[in-house]
Amino acid sequence: MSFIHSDFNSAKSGEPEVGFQRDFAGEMPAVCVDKPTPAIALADCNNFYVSCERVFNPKLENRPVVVLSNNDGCLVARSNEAKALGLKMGEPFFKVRRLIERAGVKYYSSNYALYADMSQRVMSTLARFTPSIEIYSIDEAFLDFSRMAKAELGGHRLTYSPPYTDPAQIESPRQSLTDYARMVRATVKKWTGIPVSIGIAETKTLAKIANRFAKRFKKLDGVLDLRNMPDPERVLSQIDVNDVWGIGHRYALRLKIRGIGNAWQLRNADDRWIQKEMGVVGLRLVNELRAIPCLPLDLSPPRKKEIASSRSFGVPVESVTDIKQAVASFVTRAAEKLRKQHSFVCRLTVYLMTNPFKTEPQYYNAFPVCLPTPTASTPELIRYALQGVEAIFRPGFRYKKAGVVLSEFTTDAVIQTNFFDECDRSREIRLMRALDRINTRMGPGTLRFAAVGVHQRWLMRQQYCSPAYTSRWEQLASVHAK
DNA sequence: TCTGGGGTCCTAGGACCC
DNA sequence: TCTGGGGTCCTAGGACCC
Repeated sequence: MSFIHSDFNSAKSGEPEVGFQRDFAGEMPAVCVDKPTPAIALADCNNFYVSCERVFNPKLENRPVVVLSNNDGCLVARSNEAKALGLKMGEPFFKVRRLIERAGVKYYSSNYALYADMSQRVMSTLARFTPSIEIYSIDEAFLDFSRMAKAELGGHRLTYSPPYTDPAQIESPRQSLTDYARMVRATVKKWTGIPVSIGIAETKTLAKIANRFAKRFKKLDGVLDLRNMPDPERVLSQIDVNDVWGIGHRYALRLKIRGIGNAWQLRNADDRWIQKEMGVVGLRLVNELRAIPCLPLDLSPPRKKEIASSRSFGVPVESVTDIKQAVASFVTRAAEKLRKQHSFVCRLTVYLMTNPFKTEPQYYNAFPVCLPTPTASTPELIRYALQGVEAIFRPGFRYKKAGVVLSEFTTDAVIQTNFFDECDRSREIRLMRALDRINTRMGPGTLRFAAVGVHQRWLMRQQYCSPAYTSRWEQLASVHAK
């Protein structure tokens, strides 16, 4: 009967399941009547990038640490100690550098190879605890615990026999779900070294809020099930409307002007006004606050519809040669991602821009190219991208950033060939496959195209990077006996 | 001197068609 | 004087996320 079970649960909430009930009424198992109460958990790694650095450098424990964005530009992760010093998310590094050095804050460039690998470890650990998981970002995942309230939960309780709560004290299934989440949390910490917090509620949006509380209040031990809270008003009115998932600074401003300052007031807002000001997205969000699920879990990540690659330059760039090299290397990276998801691209856009923070003359331009035949070939894409650069480059400006965006994809199976196409497509595909294999095995950039240049004066700064402890042989952590 | 990068979804408005 | 209405497709831009 398992297929019935899953069919039942995949029906969109609120939709009547009339057809289903008619067709199967005769053999309807009890499980269909007993529709589970939704229990969505959000597992979120605490200060993820900082935590990754700490796993391999325990001296960073209990001291202020920050991680910088690409180009060592802004603060993108802060330890709790760094937050306590008043360091803000997204703050430009150069503005707070003196404060950081005076206070003895340790700072690191983004070590993306390390974070991606650690993320994968965390996610595969989480996936052991539920069949329904949506990996939402590098450091967050939604877990559906709805159907686990009784049977599976009990099973796990026996298997793991957690030391956190005496099983005799577990009164309700909800209490045991909190307990289960504590066990998930402890396992992730033990297996990966990364601390996570878990918020549970009926909807994703409320789970986000639960997670905030789980992080904020130490005595919750990293887990909060919002469904156990008797007074939702007391909880939601503590959340600034700014901090509601889906409310950015623009909407927050408009809402506050209307006297809507916290999540409880937003929950009670007038539907028509919300629809008018924030569209259907806003309406969904408000319903989620009312514990009506509107955002289902995405269990299998869909292929990307757009792939972008761009970088700010380490120094201002004025020559078209340098721009071309940079763009060629962005195309290389984007094409690799494209092939990884087995897509072919029909449209490529290249853009360049000056530094908007400067008062000097500004220039921005983008050049879209519609490709005659869908392709995933790096040299072909480089050729089109460089034509684009020729078309929009203007001498006399100090360029700060360039990038390429690939969009409009098709899959391997359906390639529309062009009558005038002279390229040997299948040979090209084999060549790219060989190239990817070599670069996967020997390290990125082992084989590259001459168009990306040799000196690469435009390269971004990354002065304070920790080693790729988990993904490069020569940089593995080592233990020295004394 | 020094201010990240990579995504998604929705909507409004224009072009075009019948 | 009086100048339709509705549908589709496309794109740019706005808003948001981490």
